[in-house]
This record gives sequence, structure tokens and C-alpha cells, in this order.
Amino acid sequence: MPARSYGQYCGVTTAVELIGERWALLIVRDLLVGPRRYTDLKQGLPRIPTNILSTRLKELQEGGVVRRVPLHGCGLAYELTPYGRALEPILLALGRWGFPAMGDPDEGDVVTPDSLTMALRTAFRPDRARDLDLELHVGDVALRVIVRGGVLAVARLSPPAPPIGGVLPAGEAEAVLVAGPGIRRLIGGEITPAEAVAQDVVALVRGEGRILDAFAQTFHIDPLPA
Amino acid sequence: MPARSYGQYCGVTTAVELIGERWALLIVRDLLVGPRRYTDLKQGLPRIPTNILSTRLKELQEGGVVRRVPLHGCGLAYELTPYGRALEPILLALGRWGFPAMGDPDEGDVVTPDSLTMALRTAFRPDRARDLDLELHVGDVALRVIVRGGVLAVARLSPPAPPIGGVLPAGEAEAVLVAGPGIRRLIGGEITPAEAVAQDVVALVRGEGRILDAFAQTFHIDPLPA
DNA sequence: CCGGATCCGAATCGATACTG
DNA sequence: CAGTATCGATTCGGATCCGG
Repeated sequence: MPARSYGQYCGVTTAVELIGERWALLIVRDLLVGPRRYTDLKQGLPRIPTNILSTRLKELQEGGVVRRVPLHGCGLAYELTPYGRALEPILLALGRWGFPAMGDPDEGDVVTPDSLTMALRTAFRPDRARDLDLELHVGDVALRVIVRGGVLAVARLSPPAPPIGGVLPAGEAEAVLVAGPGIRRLIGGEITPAEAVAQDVVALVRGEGRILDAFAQTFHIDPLPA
Repeated sequence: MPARSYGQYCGVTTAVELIGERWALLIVRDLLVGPRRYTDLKQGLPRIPTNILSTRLKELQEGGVVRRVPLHGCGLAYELTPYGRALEPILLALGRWGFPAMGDPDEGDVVTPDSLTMALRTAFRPDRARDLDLELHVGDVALRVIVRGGVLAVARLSPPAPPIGGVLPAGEAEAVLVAGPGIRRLIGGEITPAEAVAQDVVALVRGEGRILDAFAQTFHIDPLPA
């Protein structure tokens, strides 16, 4: 019936009709980090036109992927439904798939707190994880990254004002890591931690050198078939 | 640089820029079944405009997802690169995710041989699989479905002219199953095989009744969180 | 018949402005 | 803060056309 339907009775087609429109999956990506207000989403997706953002949110609600929730006290937020949250493994796999094709950032490309958080989740290897507690700085984004017993927790330090459920861990991190876009090559195993430091793609501002090794082992994406 | 970029340096964003355009993922879906000629793809995607099909094929080639291969003797075909084939688990997961949202077919929706083949793959449970050899008819699509030792093989019987690598299994299938769209409810566990027969959503034209039970156990998609 | 290229109206997207 | 309104720029969809 809808003119814009793919005209097939198939699960993939249905999925693409629900989350295949432009920007939709990036909205889901940010909501996987936590509930977000309209303005949070707009900031996390700097290039999205506001009319597209509201259209997508409406469509995702109709599709049962997203719902609106009143924010304790005042305002409102969008969050994934359980059905929407079931996209998490798919989005992580998609992020891993896209990783080798990232190349170098285009001029004007940004890294947002939510995209970096999800990037850490895509690269996280529970099986090889070492315990960690560090601050990761990329551009003006700063995250607190804590790994304990194979479980990853990421909290946003800056830009501040953790959107909704942001709970700041107490105490100081063991290390502070400042990275540029080249950190992709460390995660991808193209270079070793030592080379990464030598080539200035990361700098260990505070903490012991072995922490960088633990980081590289814990966050890693294997090369895909060329 | 590209005006249509999402402006973020992130694996998910990169992936969506490679395969997020309209129709792209459905082209990948069909190519996961096997190499296809331009005309095969056009027939498998009846509503795709031809200019979109050629544009997407060009983009997918530039992205390293698809490549052109000369067809033994004459003509040419498109096939997935190893990198493109790495999308298979993601597409299967997407098909499973979309499955519960399929509802009933819209008027004019079609089922194609490739989409049905992929649907069987998404629903296939190697762990619970029982050996099977049957013909499955849905609309005017007929497939030969063979499960041996937890391995699924699907061949296209009709519409005939298996596009490229179609190898027809020798001999006769043990059973012939004719199904309508309601087979979704059997796969989803909403109804039992007995109910499916009683409600005419499937008909066992030939073969023993236990084959239908084996089919329902082998092809199953669990409900997702509402 | 195969593998597209071209043309054009319709729908969507992107950018900016504006409002309760 | 949370969107709507507007409008030009793109893209999509449908049809036709063309060279092998």
C-alpha cells in the first residue's frame, strides 16, 4: 500500500522499512547509550535537520522501536523499547563491519560522546578484557572507561552535563589517555601500543605504560576479509 | 567532504554510508544467495527503478562490497566480495529482528526465490535441526530444502532457470509443502504444525505428517521482547 | 534479451527561520 | 526545550530509449 514500500514480504525488508531511513540507525545508536532528550539527540547528531529528527522519532515510535518517557519532574526523553534494544548486537556488529572501512576522518568529521561510547562497545572483547580504569580523551570528548571482571562501563565526563542517567564514578582514574583519530590503527592491530605512542596517535598523560597494553588487548577489532 | 555525509568519524556511520542507501541492503541480501546478473537482480527486486539499481551497484563496488565478474563464456554477474560476504550474519540477524514486525502481507507484496531462501536461513536453527528433504512452495516460488547433519542447503526449483550456480539435487524430495503467508505464524511459534494444517496456512501435499513437525522445529524464530 | 543510460514529475532531504 | 514551517537542492520512482 505505501508507495515507498519495497513490495516484498520478507523479514529483512520489514526491518529496513523500520530502521532503514536516513539517520534512523544513528538515532538508535545514540539511544543505545541511554535515554536522550530531543536536544541531546540534536547535539549528538550535529548535521541532522531538526525536521528529519522529529520525523524519524515519530516513525520509530510508530514502529515500536522508540518511546517517549516523561523525565522525572519535567521535560521528556526518548528511549528504546525492548524491541529497539534488541538491535544492540546488530548495531555493534555493524560498527565492527564498518570499522575497517573508516579510513581517515574527513575534514569536519566529529566524534561525539555517544558515538565514542558505542565504538568502545563494538571493540570491547569480554573474553580478553583486562581490568582497567582510565580517562579517554578524543577531541573534546572525555570518557571514563572502567572494565571490571569482563564488564565494560563507560561514563561521560565531558562535555559535561551527563544527559540523564549519568552517574560519575567516584575517585580518580588510574590513567589518562589522549588519543587522536589514529587510535583506529591501534584498535585494528595495525600498530602496537609502543608504535602508537611513538607516532603520537595516543599519549599516556598519566599512568603506567602497561595500561596502554591492557587497553589495546581489551579493545580490539580483528581485520575482516579484504 | 561529501555533502551527504553524516559528518561523524565512527564505524556505524561508515557502515551506514556504505550500505545504508535505499535498496542497497536488499541487493546484498539477494547476492548472499549467489552471484546474480543485472537482470536477475531486477527480477528479484521488482520495484527497483533501473537507474537506482545501477547506481547502487556502482556505489557498492566503490565501497568494496560488490564486484563484477565475467560470466563463464558470456555476460557478466555481480557477486559479493569477501568483505561484502561478512555482512551475512548481520543480515540474518536483521531478518530475525524484522520477522516479528512482519504482520500480514500488503496487497501487492511478493515473495521472491532469493528472499524466501534468505528467510529460511534466518529461521534455520542448526542446533535443533532435524534431517529434512522437502519441496517448499510459496506463491509461485518453489524451493528444494535439504537439511543434513545440521547443514542447510536450498536450491531453487521455480521459477526455473536457476540464475547461475543452480545445481538441482537429484531424486525426489520426501515431502511437498505448500504454504501461504501465514507460515510466519508457524515459524514464530504462534501456532503448532497441527493448527497450521487445520487453519490451512500450510498443506502437506505429499509426505508424512512428522515431516511438518521436523520442519517447524528446524525453522523457528523466537519471539523478541515486545 | 542483456545491461544499462536518459528524462522528468514526485517525494524526500537539508538548511534555516520561527514559535509555543 | 521541543519542536513546526518553509523552501531550494537532491534523490527516488516510473517510463522510455538505446547499443550490443
